[in-house]
Amino acid sequence: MNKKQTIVSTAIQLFVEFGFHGTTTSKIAQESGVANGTLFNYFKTKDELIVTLYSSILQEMDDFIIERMDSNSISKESFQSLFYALLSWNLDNRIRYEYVLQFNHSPYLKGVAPRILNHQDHPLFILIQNGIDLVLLKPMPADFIFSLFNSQINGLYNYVISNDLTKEGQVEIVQDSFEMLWKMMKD
Amino acid sequence: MNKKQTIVSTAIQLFVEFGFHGTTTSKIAQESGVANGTLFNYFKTKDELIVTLYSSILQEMDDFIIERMDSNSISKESFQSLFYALLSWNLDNRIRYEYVLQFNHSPYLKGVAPRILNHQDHPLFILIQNGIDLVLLKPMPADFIFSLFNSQINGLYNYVISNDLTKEGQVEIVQDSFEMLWKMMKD
Amino acid sequence: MNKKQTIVSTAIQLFVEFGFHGTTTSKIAQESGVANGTLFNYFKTKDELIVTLYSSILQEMDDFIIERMDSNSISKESFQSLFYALLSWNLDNRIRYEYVLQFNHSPYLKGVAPRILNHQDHPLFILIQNGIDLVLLKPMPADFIFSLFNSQINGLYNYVISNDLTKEGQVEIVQDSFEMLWKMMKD
Amino acid sequence: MNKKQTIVSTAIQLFVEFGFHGTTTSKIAQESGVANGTLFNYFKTKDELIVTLYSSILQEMDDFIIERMDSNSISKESFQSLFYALLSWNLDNRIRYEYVLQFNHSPYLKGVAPRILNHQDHPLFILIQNGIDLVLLKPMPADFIFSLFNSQINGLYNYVISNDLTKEGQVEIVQDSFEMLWKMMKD
DNA sequence: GATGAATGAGCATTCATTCAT
DNA sequence: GATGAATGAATGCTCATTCAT
Repeated sequence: MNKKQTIVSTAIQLFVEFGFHGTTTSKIAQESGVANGTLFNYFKTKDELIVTLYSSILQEMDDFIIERMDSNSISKESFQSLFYALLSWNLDNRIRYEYVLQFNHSPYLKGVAPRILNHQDHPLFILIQNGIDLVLLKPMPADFIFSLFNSQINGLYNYVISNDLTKEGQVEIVQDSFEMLWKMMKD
Repeated sequence: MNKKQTIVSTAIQLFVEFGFHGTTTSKIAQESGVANGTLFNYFKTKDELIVTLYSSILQEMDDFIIERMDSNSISKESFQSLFYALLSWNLDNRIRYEYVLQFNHSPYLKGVAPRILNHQDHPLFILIQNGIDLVLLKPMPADFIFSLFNSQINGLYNYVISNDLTKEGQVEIVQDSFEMLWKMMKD
Repeated sequence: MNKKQTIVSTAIQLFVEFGFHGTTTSKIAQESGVANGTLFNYFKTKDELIVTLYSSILQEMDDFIIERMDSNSISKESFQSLFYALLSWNLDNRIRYEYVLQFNHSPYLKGVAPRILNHQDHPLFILIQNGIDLVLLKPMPADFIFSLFNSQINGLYNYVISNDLTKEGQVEIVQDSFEMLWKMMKD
Repeated sequence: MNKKQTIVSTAIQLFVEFGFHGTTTSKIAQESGVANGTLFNYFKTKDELIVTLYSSILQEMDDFIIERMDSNSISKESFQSLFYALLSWNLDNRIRYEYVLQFNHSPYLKGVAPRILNHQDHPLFILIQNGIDLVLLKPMPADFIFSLFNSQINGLYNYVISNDLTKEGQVEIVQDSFEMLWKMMKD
C-alpha cells in the first residue's frame, strides 16, 4: 500500500471514529506513518481530502452495484439482487458507509457538486423508473419509491448492526425485509 | 423571549446551517444580541450547549408524541396517528429535526448518556411491542419493526422536503405511505 | 463579623491557598457568602484588595511588635523578646505570614509605596542601630544585621513548620536559635 | 542560540519582571522573535514551561555546586567553599535565582514532584549531616542547620543586592558572614 | 516526492468590573 | 449598601498550512 492509499484509509477510519473536526491532519499523518506535510502533497487542503474521500466512496459503491446488476431483464429478482447488493456493501464496508452517512449530515455536503448527488442517474433509480413504466411497480413517483427503498435498507442496516444475529438469522431477516418491501412496492 | 431562549434558538439555527464546528460561540452570541460571555453564563461549554440542545429537542419530540397518543386502545389507527404525529413534528420543526439528524451522525452522540438514547421506553416502541403481543403485527422483533417504522418516516420526510408538493399531494403521499407501511407490518 | 471583615479574611485564605491569579473575585465573594458586586463596594479593584491586605497585615505585625517591646532599656533581653515576638506572630498567624511572603515575591510588590517597605523605621531596625551605636552589637552595617536577623527568623520558621515538634522541643530550638544568633551579632 | 533556548531565556526574564500571570505567552513569543505557536511546539502548556524552567534552574544550581565541591575531606573549608559557591551562583545568576524565589512562593510549587523538592539529597544537606556525625558541627538536627545555612545566604544575598558595595566591601562582608555563620554552627 | 519545524489566524473560555434594580 | 446578570477585552492554545532543506 503506497503512502496515498495509507493516508486515505487512515483518514476514513479516524474521521468516522472522531469526526471531521475531531481528527487533525497531524493525527492522520502520524497514524499513517508519514510526515505532516506529506498529506498536503496529495490533497491541497483538509476539506479537499474530506470531499475526495466522499466522492470516491460513492464511486466504489456505484461500481459495486453496477457490476452486480443483471441489465438484461427486469423483474422482482432484479430488485432483490440490487437490494442484497446494496445491503451487503454497507455491511461489508461499514466504516465507509458510516463515513458517507456522517458526510451526508454535515455541512460539507453543500460543498459537493450537485452532479455527484443527483440520483436520477443512479442504477437503482433507473431500475425503479423502468419498473413503474412497465407497471411492475406501483404508479407512484420514482423519487418516492427510491427514497423508501433506501430507507428500508438503512433501517435494516441499523437493525442488523445493533443486534447480534446468527448467520441464518441475518439471512432470514434480510429476505423477510425484502419481501415486505416488495409487497409494499409492487403494483 | 429571554436571553437564554434566544441563545438556544439562535444556536440551533446556526448549527444546522453551518455545522457544529462551523459555528463559533461568538457568532451565536452576536446573532443573539448578547455578549460573548453571556452564553457561558447559561452553558458551561460549547459542548454542553450542543448536548443540551439535543436532549431538549428529543424531550420536546417525545412530549409532542405522548400528548397525541390515544393510550386506551390499540389498533391500526393508533399506529396511523403516531405515524402522522411523528412526521408532522419533523416537517413542522424541520430545523430541530435536522439538528437531531446532524447530532446523531456526529461524534457528540458518544457523549450522551445511554439512557437518553435507549428506545425501549419510546412510546412507539412500546406500541409496537404491544401490537406484536396482541398479534396485530407480524411476529418479528420489535426492534426491527421499530427501525423500519422510523426509516419509513425518514424516507418520507426526505421525499416531501425535496419535492414541491401541493397540500393535497402531500396528504395523499403520507396516507399512501402509511398504508404501505401498514401492509408491511400487519400480521 | 461584618461583610468587609469576612471578605478580607476569606480573601487572605484563598490567596494563600490558590495564589493571586488562582483566586477569582467571584470565588472570594462566594466563599464569603456575599454577591459578586459587594466586594467592589469595599475595594475598587482586585489589585487594591491585594495591596490593602498586604499593608494591613504589615501594620498588624508592627503593632504587635511595638506592643511587646520594652522601650526603656536595651540589652540582650530586648533582642530576645523581639526575636520571640516576631517568631510567635509568624507561627500564630501562619496564613497571614505566608500571604506576606507570597506578596513579597510577587510583582505586586512594585506597586507598593516605598514608604511602606522602608525598614529604616522598623522597631527592630532602630533597636539594632542603637545596639551598634552602644557597642552592644558588632560594628557592622545595621542593614546587614537586620537582614541576618530576619533571615534567621525565617529559617527557623521554616524548620518549625516542617517538623512535628513537641511544645518543649519547639521552645528549646527557639532558645538555641536565639543564642546562636546572639553569639553571631554581639560584639 | 536556537529557538528553544531563546524562548527559555526570554521567558525567565519576563516572568521575573512581570510575574507568571503578568507575562502572556504571546509576549514571550514576540520578545523571542518567534510565532505564538512555536512556544507550544516546545512546551505543551504555559504551566509546563513554568515548571520546566524551575526544574532546570534547580538542576543548574546543583551541577554548579557539585562541581565546586571538594568531596575528599570535610572541614571548615568545605563549608566555606560551599557557602561561597551558593552565594556566587545566586549573585551571578540573579534573574534565575529570583525566578526560583518567585516560584517557591507561588502555587506552582504544589505542582512539582516532591522528589525535586526533597533536600535530603542536596550536597549541602549531606555535608551538614556528615559534619554533625563527625562532631564538627553542633549536635542539632541537620534540617535545622540546613535551614539556617540557607537563610544566612538568603539574608546576605538581600543585603548585597540592596547596597552598593565595592568589590572589597563585598568580599569582606561575605567573609565576615561566613565566619559568623561558622561560629554559630561549629561545635 | 518527503520532511517537520515554524507559522499565525482563529477559537473557546475566563473573569474583573459595571450597573440597573 | 447589596445584588448578580451582563459585559467584552484578554489569553492560552490549536491546527491547517507552508516551505526551506
